[in-house]
Amino acid sequence: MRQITSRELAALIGVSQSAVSRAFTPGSSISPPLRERILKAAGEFGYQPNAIASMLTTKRTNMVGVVVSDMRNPFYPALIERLTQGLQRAGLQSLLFNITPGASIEEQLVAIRTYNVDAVLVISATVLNERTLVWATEGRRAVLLNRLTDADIPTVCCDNVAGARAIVDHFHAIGRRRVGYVAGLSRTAVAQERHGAFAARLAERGMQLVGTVSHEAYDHGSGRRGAIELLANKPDAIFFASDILALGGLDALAEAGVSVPQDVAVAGFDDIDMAAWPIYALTTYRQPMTALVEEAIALLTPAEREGPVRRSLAGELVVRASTVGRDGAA
Amino acid sequence: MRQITSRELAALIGVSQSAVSRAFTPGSSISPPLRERILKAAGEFGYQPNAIASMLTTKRTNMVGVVVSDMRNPFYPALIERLTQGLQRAGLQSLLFNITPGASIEEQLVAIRTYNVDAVLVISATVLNERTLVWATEGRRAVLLNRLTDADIPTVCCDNVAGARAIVDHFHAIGRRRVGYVAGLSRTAVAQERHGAFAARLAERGMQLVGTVSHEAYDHGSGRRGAIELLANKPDAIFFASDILALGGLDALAEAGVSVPQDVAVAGFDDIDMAAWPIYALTTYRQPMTALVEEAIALLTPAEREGPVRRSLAGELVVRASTVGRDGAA
DNA sequence: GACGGATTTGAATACGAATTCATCGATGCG
DNA sequence: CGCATCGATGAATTCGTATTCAAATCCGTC
Repeated sequence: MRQITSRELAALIGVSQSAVSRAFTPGSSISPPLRERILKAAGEFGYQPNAIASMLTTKRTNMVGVVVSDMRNPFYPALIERLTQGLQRAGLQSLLFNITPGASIEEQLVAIRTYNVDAVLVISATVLNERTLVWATEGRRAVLLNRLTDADIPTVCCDNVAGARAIVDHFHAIGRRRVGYVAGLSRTAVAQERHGAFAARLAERGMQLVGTVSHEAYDHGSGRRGAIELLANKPDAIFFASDILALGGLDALAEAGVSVPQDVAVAGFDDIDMAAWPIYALTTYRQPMTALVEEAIALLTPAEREGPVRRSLAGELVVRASTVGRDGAA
Repeated sequence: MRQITSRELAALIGVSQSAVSRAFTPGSSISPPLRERILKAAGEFGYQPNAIASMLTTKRTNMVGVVVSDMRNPFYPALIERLTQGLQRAGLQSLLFNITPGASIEEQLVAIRTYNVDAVLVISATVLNERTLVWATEGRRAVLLNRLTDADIPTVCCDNVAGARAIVDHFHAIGRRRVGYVAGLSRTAVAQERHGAFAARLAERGMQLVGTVSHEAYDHGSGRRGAIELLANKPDAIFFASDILALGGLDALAEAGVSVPQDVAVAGFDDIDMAAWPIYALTTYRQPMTALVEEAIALLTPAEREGPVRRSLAGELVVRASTVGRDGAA
């Protein structure tokens, strides 16, 4: 059952095709009664404007390319969920690009260009290098979420510096002095920023960075192995670059018979759902996900871009039992 | 920098617009040398066919609507990841629809119709009732993944019956006789199938269903509360309708000082990443996610639909420490 | 060397809605 | 009451590519 076209509907009720089009175009020059009549007829005959045809003339697709790459880290689904819902609310569709490291990235992203998406939203922290990033976003509105860049693309990011500091200060407050760091992908800008701020703050506080390890991935296994390796350096606290790493770390420590937080305090970054589960009760720096997403969407829409935009949103330290035992003692 | 059009490219190298179009259309009538020349010129001048325009004439968008609703349950991201990657490999784009229970579902899905997606893939177990389902998929190819229906829409599903039975048989094998069940959303067909098969098999085996509880959600908290409530019935094994529930259950049991598996054996369904984490080591029925996705995509493409299609794929019991202690004892 | 068939190419048109431009009518003002 | 304006409407054109149809070219064969 083919959809009926604006011309057919027009013929059916004896008006011009232009009138039908105008009836569906807010702010167009059409009298209320006529619009009324057309909308009513549209309802009856099941007419709905064909978005494809309208894209061709207006050059607007109302589609946003959402570039993602690590859906196994629960942080991303949480972000993507808010994002697609926010876009939907703004009347935008999400064309999802899930980047696989294997194949040619550009090949996976051609559709961003051929489909003429209005804007591109890049969440993927990894995989995309600067060159690809510029190529993919070239000529269209783009925003990077939780990812930094040297290129002239607006970014929205949690305040990694504040986060790292908050963790250090918290460790300090509970009397820890020998701190280890477990990184994810060390080459991403976000990771470097987080790590840099962390190390700097430790120095300011006169605390010791007893070791840094990375298995170049944000996943449970990497956190696990990282924690085990760090144990050799006798830390009394470990900061994991992301919650998913920290969860792996907690598991490793439990297996190793190290008691948390008595022997080693543990903190993560993100505040994914699981961090709040009682068994983990992970102290972490909560990313303001809703705000991040709102900000990103806002940056997509109007484009009040005055020079390089970099929005850095503050998060919030969430203290749980992984640093402060349930009895309140450290 | 506007993209150049096929007509412009044609003019630049002195061929017809048709020729350019044919150069990019596999199997069209064009001589290899001419195609060669055009593709080369396209490379030089940066021409790429405008997918939107081509949609208008061919009536094919190469877009698949992916309807999702519960991204917080890690099972779905795992599925979605495979799905979008599989679609990409097939040259299809994923238009993501993330259904929020609050707002009007149809309003959230209009784009499925106006954007003329070639096909619809529904993963969302919840939210969509039969009527909406039919409305949304009407007139286009559709497949339900991990979701059943009365309507005439092909479905691909893990073999819930085999799964439930495998769990029961396993409980039986390790000597458990008093079994509890924690359901997620009890009104979904998948849940009912799983529960039904479970109860039936228990009866066959002469085991007792000591209790069934549900908090009408697939999440950690519901599993947690469910487990606690079930404890009153003194089960020696609990089957959770999904892994995420089981994880909550394990946490609850740990808190309650119940030892797993000695006092209570625990099994889930899905085999999400976290089930394999040592701290949980959850026995579960693994859904064949890759196969499910491949099958679903296969059903989208050719349409060899002979009557109602219902593909039920076998999974695999994965036995871990939540039912069989690390020492091998039950 | 001419002819038939197959292959290659170009011109013209279609796809469905948005928009420009012209027309028409009504309204306001002098 | 006439003219200028503005609002509402329709006809025609446009967007960029695929495709149909016809023209042109090529090939081998007799």
